[in-house]
Amino acid sequence: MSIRDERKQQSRQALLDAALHLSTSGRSFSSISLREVAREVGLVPTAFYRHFQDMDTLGQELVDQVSLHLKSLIHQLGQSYLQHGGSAKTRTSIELFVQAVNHSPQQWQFMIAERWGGSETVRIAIAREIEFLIEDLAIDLCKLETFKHIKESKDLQVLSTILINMSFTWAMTWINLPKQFTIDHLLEQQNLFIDNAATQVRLLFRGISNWEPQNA
Amino acid sequence: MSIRDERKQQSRQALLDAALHLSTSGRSFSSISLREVAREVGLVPTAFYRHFQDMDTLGQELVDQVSLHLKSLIHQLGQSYLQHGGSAKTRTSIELFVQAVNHSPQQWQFMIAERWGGSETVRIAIAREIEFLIEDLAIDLCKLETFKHIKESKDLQVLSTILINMSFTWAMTWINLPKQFTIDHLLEQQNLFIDNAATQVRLLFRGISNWEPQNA
DNA sequence: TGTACATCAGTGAACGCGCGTTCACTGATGTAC
DNA sequence: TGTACATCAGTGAACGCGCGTTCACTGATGTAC
Repeated sequence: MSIRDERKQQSRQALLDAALHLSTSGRSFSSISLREVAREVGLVPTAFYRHFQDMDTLGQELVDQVSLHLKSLIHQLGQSYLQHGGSAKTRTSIELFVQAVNHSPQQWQFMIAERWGGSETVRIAIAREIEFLIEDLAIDLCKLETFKHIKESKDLQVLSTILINMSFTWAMTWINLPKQFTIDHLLEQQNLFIDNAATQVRLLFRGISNWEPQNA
Repeated sequence: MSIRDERKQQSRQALLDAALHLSTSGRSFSSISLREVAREVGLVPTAFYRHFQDMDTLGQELVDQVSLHLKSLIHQLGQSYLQHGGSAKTRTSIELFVQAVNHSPQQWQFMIAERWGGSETVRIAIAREIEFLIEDLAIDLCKLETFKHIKESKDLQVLSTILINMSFTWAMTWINLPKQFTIDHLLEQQNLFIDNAATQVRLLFRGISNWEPQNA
């Protein structure tokens, strides 16, 4: 790649990063402006048009990047669970999960907040990517010993849907804890939350281990 | 109440209704303007200030009204489940739920979309109200025969949390179905969705019926 | 390698527009006598 | 009941501001010879 192309890519990525940063600092994607994004990067507003047609186009690209990131993160989580032979303690799994959220909070926040956010283009793109996330997770779940007795792939799909949706709620709740509690109570509340999420998972998995396909 | 007070209340409510309507027509609360809300009602922008200090203040009031509405709706759902002696088919319960969503889609949409939306004031108000919703549902669940064996009120709280969060995801998915599919496939997709949600509930309740408190 | 021209990321001035907010006002409704 | 004054929801002009978008430009980088 030529020097010019390289620099262009840098600017483009800087715009995407700035948009992600601005959309997750207490505001929403649909309420940040083209000029703000350009300003954050140190570019003149008109330079924005050298990279994206408008904010919606940038939004679509941002959804792609964030989805790719989360997909790999979720897959990693599944892999490390698999390495424990699927026998890892539930609490440990949740702890691994919140570590993953801590590692890239902006990506989780963007995906979840903009899922029902103010930009239709972004909403549609995210809906699509969540479908893929659910399918991917279902494939990973297939390999776990715990779910060997579930033959109906439809049931695995349902489980995957629950897990993705729950994990989104957990991620947002986790990210918001520091904003809700002072440092004195934060650690305590974080522990309470992890216990809570672990109970949710146990409840779910107890239902699975007693699952009979096609049962009403 | 005097004629003047009555008319003032009407205008005030009209502003709240207009804000709810505008925030759920493909945009978000944080991206609608004071002038738009006034215009929708047929008032001059400056008249807005006779009723609310700013859009954030209106937002807080809107959260209160919407929460009250949803609280009563959820309670009604619990009551009608109770009338069936807690033995109603899962599918029927889900059908009752989507009817409740159809009855006031804007309220569900506002609560769920703005939960992680662009206005901090609204987010905080909603977080508070969701806490209450969860507590109220936990109290209702207490009365159900199915959960008599759960003694730890903490476990009931966890179940209530799952149900509220899941119901939010269901509501939004349900509301978005007509936007995703043409009329030809809508009924089919709606049926598929209800089956899916029913499976989720069965999975969960199977976990509960096998629940042992304090178990890890 | 050196030169002459082409490309194109970023610039800066300018535009019309909708925004939130101020202010002095109007006229219907409320109140005191 | 009638009158004189007070209240106050809604009006309309005006403001400064940030927005998205246009346009002609500049000058570093790329390319052809």
